[in-house]
Amino acid sequence: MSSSTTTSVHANSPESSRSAPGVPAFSPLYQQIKSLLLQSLQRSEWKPGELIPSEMELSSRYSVSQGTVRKAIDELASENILTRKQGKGTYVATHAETQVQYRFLQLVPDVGDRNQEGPAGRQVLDCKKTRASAEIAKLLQIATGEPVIHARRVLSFLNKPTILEEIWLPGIPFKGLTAERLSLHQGPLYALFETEFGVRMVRASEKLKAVTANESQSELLQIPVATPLLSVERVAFTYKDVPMELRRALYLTNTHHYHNELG
Amino acid sequence: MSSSTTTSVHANSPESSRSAPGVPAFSPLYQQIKSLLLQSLQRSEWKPGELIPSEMELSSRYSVSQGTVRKAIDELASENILTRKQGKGTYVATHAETQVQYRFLQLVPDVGDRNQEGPAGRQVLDCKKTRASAEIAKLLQIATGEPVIHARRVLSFLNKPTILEEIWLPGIPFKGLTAERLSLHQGPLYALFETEFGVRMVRASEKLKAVTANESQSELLQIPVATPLLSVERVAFTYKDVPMELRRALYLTNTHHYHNELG
DNA sequence: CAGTGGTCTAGACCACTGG
DNA sequence: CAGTGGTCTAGACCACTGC
Repeated sequence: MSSSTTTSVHANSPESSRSAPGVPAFSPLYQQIKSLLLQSLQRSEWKPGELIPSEMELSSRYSVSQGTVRKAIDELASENILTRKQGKGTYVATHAETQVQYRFLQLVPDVGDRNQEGPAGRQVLDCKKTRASAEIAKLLQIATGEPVIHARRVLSFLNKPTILEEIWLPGIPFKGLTAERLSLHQGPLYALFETEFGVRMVRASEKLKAVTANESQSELLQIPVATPLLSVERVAFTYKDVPMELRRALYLTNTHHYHNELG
Repeated sequence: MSSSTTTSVHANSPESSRSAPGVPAFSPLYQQIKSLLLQSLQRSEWKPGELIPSEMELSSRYSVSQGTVRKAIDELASENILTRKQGKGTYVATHAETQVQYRFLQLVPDVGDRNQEGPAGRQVLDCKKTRASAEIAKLLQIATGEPVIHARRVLSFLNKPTILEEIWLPGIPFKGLTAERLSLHQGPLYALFETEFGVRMVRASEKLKAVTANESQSELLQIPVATPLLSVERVAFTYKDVPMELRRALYLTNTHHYHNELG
């Protein structure tokens, strides 16, 4: 439409009513823009914590009005994928700088102000390269037998072991992750994933059950056998709903609880 | 500003920079409109399931542009307080008609398609008028000793007792709720609350822990003593964050799990 | 001061609903 | 067909940031 070097959008205009019935028809402009922005994020054109181009620049780049870009960014901001700062610009959201540690950890102390009890103590039990079982592969949407990294940790609050967790990561994007790097790292794992591997987790899906501790679990958490524990299976996703992590954790809930807000 | 009978808005214009520091300053127009809409909902001017006035009518009623009304409604729709239907209008959201039964119940079967196993079996154990203990009163934000209604139920899926729950409701808004009405009612309790008492729950806050069944609990759920159970304490709120219900439930999670999506 | 996002307006056209 | 919400535009002004 213009002489710019820009990807053309606007593929929607005439004879719109002849798409197959049941097909989502064509999406509104702002959805196409949103999709383009997600593509740029996916290919790390703008990295977590960085400033993306201004609304004006994007609107001219895509040859749409500022309002249309705005609506696309609005949605991404409401999904915590971008964050806007008046007077400065729009940033790619990040786990690294956020004061709210533990974006996905819903475990909070029964009493006491926040989830501030000093950063949790971490103890890495092991971290090995292995191959995905059928079950793990299905959850990570990879092929059975593909390389995966498997780690186990204990997290403590106030020096009390509270969380026992296993983590599975696809081997390719996380190549080079070792037990030492896990142990040396301070702060949320998701920050490490961003800075070291360029993988940003955007959302997660969890399944919770109540279970009781077996012998090895009770030893690691220093509790009696048969203590009730909250079992949490979490799959975390990057952009475009690509699964990138599986966690299976056991939470000790005698001094903490899992908090959830239902909208 | 005009000769209309409308509540005046627009109280923001001049000398805006002399509010006390820390005070939220004055809110944008669309927030004021949103607040006015919430007031109308709160005083049941439009009831659950009903159509609210069109955007054009609201914009002339409040003497703002359609776009401003639109932004206010957008937010209410994203909070599941209103639902828009193209070509028809904007409705007050309701638990009664929604095909998604159990707005706040996150318990789903481990296998099987949906939460469709026929509507759950309900058995009301008791339902009594009593007075709020200090603990209950605090959670419902009423005074200790105020009248409350206390009920206990068992819910079954596929004829298996699965949920044992206690419910506390403030006595005033729910005056007249009896065990019979509870027993006779089909479908989600929240639908009954809307149709019979004009109380619509908008959001809820939950605390989860893992526990084990004691003797009376194991009898009611027909399970062995010390079976692990998911303990869920839920406070549900109407418009404007007024708490209207407290539930304490025990979920049997051997064939079901608690599902949660983290944004 | 210029540049950013944030709000508000006015008007155009589209897509869907129902009579 | 008229009425509704859904999209898109263009332009104005405000509030905040940093130089």
